[in-house]
Amino acid sequence: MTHDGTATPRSSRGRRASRPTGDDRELDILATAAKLLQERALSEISIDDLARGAGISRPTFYFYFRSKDAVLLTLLDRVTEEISEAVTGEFERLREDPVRYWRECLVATHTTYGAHRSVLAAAVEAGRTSAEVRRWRSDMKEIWITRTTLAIEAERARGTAPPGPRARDLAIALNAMNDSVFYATLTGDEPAVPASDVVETLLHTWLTTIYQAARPASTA
Amino acid sequence: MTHDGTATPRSSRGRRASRPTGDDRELDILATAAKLLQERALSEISIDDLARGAGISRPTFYFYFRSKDAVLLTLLDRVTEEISEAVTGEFERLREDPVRYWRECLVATHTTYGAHRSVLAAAVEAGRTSAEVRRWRSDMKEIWITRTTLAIEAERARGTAPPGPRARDLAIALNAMNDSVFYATLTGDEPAVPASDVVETLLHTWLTTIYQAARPASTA
DNA sequence: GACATAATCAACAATGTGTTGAGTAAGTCG
DNA sequence: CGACTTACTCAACACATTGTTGATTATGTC
Repeated sequence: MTHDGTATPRSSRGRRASRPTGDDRELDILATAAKLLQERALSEISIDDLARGAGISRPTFYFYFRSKDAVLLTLLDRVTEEISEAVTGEFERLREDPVRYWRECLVATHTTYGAHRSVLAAAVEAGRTSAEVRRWRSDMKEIWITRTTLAIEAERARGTAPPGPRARDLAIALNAMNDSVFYATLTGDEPAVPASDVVETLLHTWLTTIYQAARPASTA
Repeated sequence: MTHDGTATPRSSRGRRASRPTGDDRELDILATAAKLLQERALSEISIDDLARGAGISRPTFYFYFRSKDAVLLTLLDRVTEEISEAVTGEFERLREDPVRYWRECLVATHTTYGAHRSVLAAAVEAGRTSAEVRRWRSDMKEIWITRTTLAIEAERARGTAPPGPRARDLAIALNAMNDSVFYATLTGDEPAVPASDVVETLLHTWLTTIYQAARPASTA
C-alpha cells in the first residue's frame, strides 16, 4: 500500500521515477504539512494550503499525493523509522534494575510523543476517517503492547512479579493510559497531569499494577 | 451558552417559545442525529441528512439549531442528566467494602459508556474542532476525577491506602485509562481488552495503584 | 380582521474537494 | 538535429457542503 498518486512508484512511499525537482516538490509538500500541523489541526489545513506552501497549484498536489491523508501517512512513516530505532536494545536492563527499566520506557515514550506531538495529534484526528491511518495507529500501539507484555511475563517468570490478570490485557490498559495522559499533558487540555509529575505518576501506576506492590519483589 | 439558533430561548437548550409542531421538529432532528450516529461518524453526516431525516429543508434546520455541533451538544446534555443521576449516592459503601465500591464505579462507567457510545464517540470527534464540545468533555472528566480524588484521599486518611503520588494525578491517569480502554473495547478497534475481562483488568490497576497492594490494608 | 411572530424554503454566496484535458520542459534515441 | 517519450504543471470544470438572505405562509391574539 503506497500513499502517492501514481501506479509506478520508485520508493515505497514516493512518487514515480523523476527528475530532481520532483523530489524537491514532494519534500516541500511534506515540510509545509509538518509546519502547518504545528499551528492548526489537519482538518483546518486545505490541500490548497499545502500546494501553495510548496509553491505549486492544487492539481499539481494530486500529482504527488493521492490525498491529505497520504501526506500524513508519509509523515508518519518517518516517525515509525525514528521509533523503531529508539526501541531497539536495552531489554537486558529489565533483569538488572527493573524500576530503572520501566522509567526509561516511560521517558522514551514521553520523548517520542513530545517530539512528534503535532503529527501524532493529526494521526488521532485522521484515524476517525481513514482506515489506513487507523491501521498505522494500531500497528504502533501493538509494538509497545507486545514489548510490555513480554517484559511483564519475564518478570512473572523469574518471580519478581506475582501472577495476575493476563499480561497482555494489563499491557493494553497501561499503554492506553500513557497515550491519553501524555497527550493531555503535552497539548495542555485540562484536566491534565502537570508535565513535571507525569512520568513519576505513570511509573507508580505501572509498578504497582505489575508488581502489586510499590516496588518489585527481591530476587534474593 | 445555548446551542440553538436564536437570541431568545425558552429553555436552556431549546428553540424560542413556539407552537407545538416546532418542538416536534426539534425532537425529530435530535432523533435523526441519534439514529445516524449509530451508523456513521458525525463528519459523515451532513446537515442536509439531518434536515431530510426530520422532514424539513436545510435552511429550516438552521431555525432550530445553530450548527451540527449544537445538535450534538443538546444530545450530550441528555447524557449529562443521566450520568448525574447515576453518580449520586453510594459513597458510604467505600468505608464498608472498598473493593466492591471501586468495582461498582467501574461498572457504572462501563455501563454509561456502553449506553451512549455513539454520542460519546461523536463528542470525541467534534472535540477536535469545537471548543464547546471540548469544554463539555473536560467538565465530564472533572466530575469523575473529583469523585476519584476524594475517594483516594478518604482511603489514605483512614489508613487503608498508603501515601503516594498526588491523589488528583492518580485520578486523572486512572480515569484517562478507563476512557481509552472502554472506548477501544466497545468500538472494537484493536488492540483492545476483551469485553469479558475489561472491568476486572481495570479494577486490578485501580486497586494496586491506590492501595499499592492487591487489596486494601485492613483497618483492624 | 388587522397584526405580530413562528415556521418554512428557493435561491444565493462561499469554500473545499477531486478530475479532465491540454499544455510545457527536459531527457533519449534514431 | 529532430521525433518521441515521459515528468510535470495548471486553468477550468463538476460536485458537495456550509451558512445566509429575503420573501412567503401558517398560527394564534387582541
